[in-house]
Amino acid sequence: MTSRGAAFPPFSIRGDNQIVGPLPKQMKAATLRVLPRSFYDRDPRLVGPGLLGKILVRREGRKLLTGRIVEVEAYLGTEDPAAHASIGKTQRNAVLFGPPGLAYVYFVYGNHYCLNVSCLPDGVPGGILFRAVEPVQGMNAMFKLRGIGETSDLRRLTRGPGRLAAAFGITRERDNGKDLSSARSDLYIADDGAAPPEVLITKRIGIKKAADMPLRYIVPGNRFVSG
DNA sequence: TTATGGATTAGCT
DNA sequence: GCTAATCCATAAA
Repeated sequence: MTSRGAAFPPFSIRGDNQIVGPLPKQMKAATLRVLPRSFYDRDPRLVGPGLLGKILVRREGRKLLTGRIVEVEAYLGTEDPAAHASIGKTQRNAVLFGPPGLAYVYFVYGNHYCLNVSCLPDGVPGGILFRAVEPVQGMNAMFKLRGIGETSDLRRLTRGPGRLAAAFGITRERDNGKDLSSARSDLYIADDGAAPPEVLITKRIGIKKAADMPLRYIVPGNRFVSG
């Protein structure tokens, strides 16, 4: 699974995380089902594990960039000091307080964007941070967006929230507030029918406040999980 | 108005 | 393993 080049997309990834393929083009399109808004209208602690194994999709003109979600973190409301929502509604974090299923994109450390999806009903804050996906389709385009050579370790493409966002061309200007539950968006999340993976819950990483809360959800053993 | 630090990453040692 | 880079939202003054 380290070899690339000849075996470039389309790929498919089985439930046991083995890459197989290529698959017929129609098959991929036909099996993708966009997750509805109701999927996100729940506590992030339920949405988070439910998102593992689902597919993040970016439409770039005719191209499709896709990746299987393997690592996310839940961020709650006022009871979660690490959450951006804990300080109350501001211009920056307003999407977290809005309807479920919308993209919350913020800029950190002067360099990187991070993608979240809002959870819970309108008026109740909460969200899920996407920390890593396993690339499925459009890897060559992702390498371009990341600005790294295609000979680089595949894991550098989408492992970590900043890398993931860059690989999918995600910015606050372009994507903040976008509806991730609509196939009409150029950014959405879908179910390709793969069996739900095993879920491991750990402490969140990269934060100082509330660092002990077990709100990180990962596919154990997956090479693209960070940390 | 100024200061602080962050839901990170790349590049060294 | 360690640290510089880099900018913006928020806190402090």
